Amino acid sequence: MNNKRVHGASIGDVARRAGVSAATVSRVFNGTKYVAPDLEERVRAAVAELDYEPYGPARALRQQRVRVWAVIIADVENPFFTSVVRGIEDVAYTNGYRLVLCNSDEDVTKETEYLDIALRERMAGVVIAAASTSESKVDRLTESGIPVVAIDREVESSSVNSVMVDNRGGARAATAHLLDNGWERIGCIVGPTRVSTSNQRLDGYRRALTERGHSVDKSLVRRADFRVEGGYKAARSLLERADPPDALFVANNLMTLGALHAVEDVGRAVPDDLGIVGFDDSPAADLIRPRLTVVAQPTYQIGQRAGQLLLTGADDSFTRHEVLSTELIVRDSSARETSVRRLQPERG
Amino acid sequence: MNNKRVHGASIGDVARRAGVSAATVSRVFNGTKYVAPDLEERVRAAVAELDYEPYGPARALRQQRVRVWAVIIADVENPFFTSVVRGIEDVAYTNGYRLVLCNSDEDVTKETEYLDIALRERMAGVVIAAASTSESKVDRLTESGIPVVAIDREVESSSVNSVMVDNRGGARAATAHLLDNGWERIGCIVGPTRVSTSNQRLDGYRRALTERGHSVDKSLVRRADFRVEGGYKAARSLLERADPPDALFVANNLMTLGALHAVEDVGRAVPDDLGIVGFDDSPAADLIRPRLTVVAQPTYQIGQRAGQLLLTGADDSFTRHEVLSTELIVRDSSARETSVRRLQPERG
DNA sequence: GTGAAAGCGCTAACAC
DNA sequence: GTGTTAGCGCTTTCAC
Repeated sequence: MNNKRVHGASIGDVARRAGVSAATVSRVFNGTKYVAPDLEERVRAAVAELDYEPYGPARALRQQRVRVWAVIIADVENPFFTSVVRGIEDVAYTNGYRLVLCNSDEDVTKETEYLDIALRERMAGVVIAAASTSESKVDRLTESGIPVVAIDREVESSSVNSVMVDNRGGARAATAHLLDNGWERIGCIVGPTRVSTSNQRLDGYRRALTERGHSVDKSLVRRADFRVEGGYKAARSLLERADPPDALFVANNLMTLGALHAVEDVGRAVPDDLGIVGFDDSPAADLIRPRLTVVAQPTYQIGQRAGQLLLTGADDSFTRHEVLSTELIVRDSSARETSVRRLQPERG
Repeated sequence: MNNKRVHGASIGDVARRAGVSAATVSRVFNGTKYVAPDLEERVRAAVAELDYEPYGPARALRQQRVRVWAVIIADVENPFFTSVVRGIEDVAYTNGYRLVLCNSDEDVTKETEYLDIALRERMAGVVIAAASTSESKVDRLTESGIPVVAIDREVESSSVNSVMVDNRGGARAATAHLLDNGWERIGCIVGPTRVSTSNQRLDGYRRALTERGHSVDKSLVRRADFRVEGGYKAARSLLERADPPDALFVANNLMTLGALHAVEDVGRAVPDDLGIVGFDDSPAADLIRPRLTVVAQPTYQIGQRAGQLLLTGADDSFTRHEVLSTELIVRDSSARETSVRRLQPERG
């Protein structure tokens, strides 16, 4: 029954069939040395007949290199990360690298496994959005000569390049914007302590408050998990207080969706009696009603710069840290005194 | 300046340091045979000191197998696919396989490259959401003994297992639902012909119309590209007709977002004078106003079943095709005569 | 210009 | 129980 070949033909099979040596087949494949046209022709024919495909591991073993980058992200289901991946991918692709995408699922253990794999396979480079600033162990990679670029989230390591955004500034602008619009008790939902973006965004929120003479009420801050469900619970717990906030700054896209669900379930109306600003834009942000005011990040460029740093970082001895800026996109969810808008279509 | 090791220690280095043979080190690592406790201890110590990590390609070459599955999807930025990936991932992970995720970007050439890589690396299995029914070449893999599971989109091959959903039925239900709600001229936006889901969903749409005695007006059907921008353009071109449709069935999530933008730009109001049903649910679907009526797919289960088929498919000689059912989730975007609802919150 | 041979790092078969 | 040896499939000297 089982008459399938378990493996394809080897270079030896091709050589035999073409009546040449394995070395010649190799040279034809890699274009590494001149091969007489007639031999080349015979080799190509044999390759076609046998449906030969060079065996990756054997090549890698011999050449001690593999043109693959690992991209380890904290959540494949978060469009922010997948959009960043597109940026990396384009750089990789045009430079002859292939990408493997690994999902750590915000889990340091899983992340460590993927880092180990990158090490075992001696991959050409790693881009990581770390699950934890202090626990993500990337030094083993850089010590083995594998360049690493951290994106979005910082890691404690002196040897990795990084591409971050100005989280503090973005959060500060978001919060200041809410204050400017007349909101006064602003709640804040951020991510876990172990991730740098959480702390920086929280810091930006605090800064905006103190800069404008507001005190920071710790009880208005919630730590969640950067996921929809976490945002929902955190928002509910804030809004069900006896003394709930009148606005929310939510520090990532998925939690913002959760928070909006909570707002609805709790019976508050945005922005009539609750202002909201989120972090990260999304294609749905201006389809949601009211349209979401957000701090947008240059996702594609983050990925692109990361890819470029991986390319140059390999032969560059000092580390680079890039910080891209964010942009506050003001839509409707943060506007005070706005009631039912656009009952009448504005254009046609 | 360059005092980094380029590569880590080899098994020989560890053996030497521990005063044992390479075979013993290998046995300690793989738990394949009993090793005396004192030797094992020395080996572990040496491994720790040298920070040894076994070299993947060498292992793979020797063992002729790699515990990695490739997942090739058409669009990493589409939450439908990433959600499916989570399902695959969980099965893979609990069975000791690792996943590499490849983005074909709806491009057959790119997809072929990834298929070639899977073949070259002799990966343990491949899950593919194919960029094209007829052009996606998966037979080379199955002929080499690599099990392949097609998800979401069919491929022309007798040797691959598959997990699909009932696209025809879902589209039919969606369209019938619009008709039942009193909409009469229903436009349809589907994907490219080369993808099976496009054609099946279009077919379901047609069936619902003819079943209820409506004729199928070809000019109300648009082919787009399964992306936001494509949905936008297609919807605009439909809505800007002299004789525009009064409802839309949009055959995927991203195109639905685009269509909603178009509806807005064109000045139509949903559902007051336009009904919409989309395909694929999303966390934002009931935050969008009006809430989106959608045909939901069991994304996680699609992935899970695909993973399971990959596990069993390896030693199973006949092919299986599974079809999971969809569910019409009726929200507000399809309801006729519904005007501004829930001005008053329903719960508190 | 081409072939023969060595060897990348690992594991499995075989000795002892 | 442990070491020695061979060899996975490929590329790259080194001869000729």
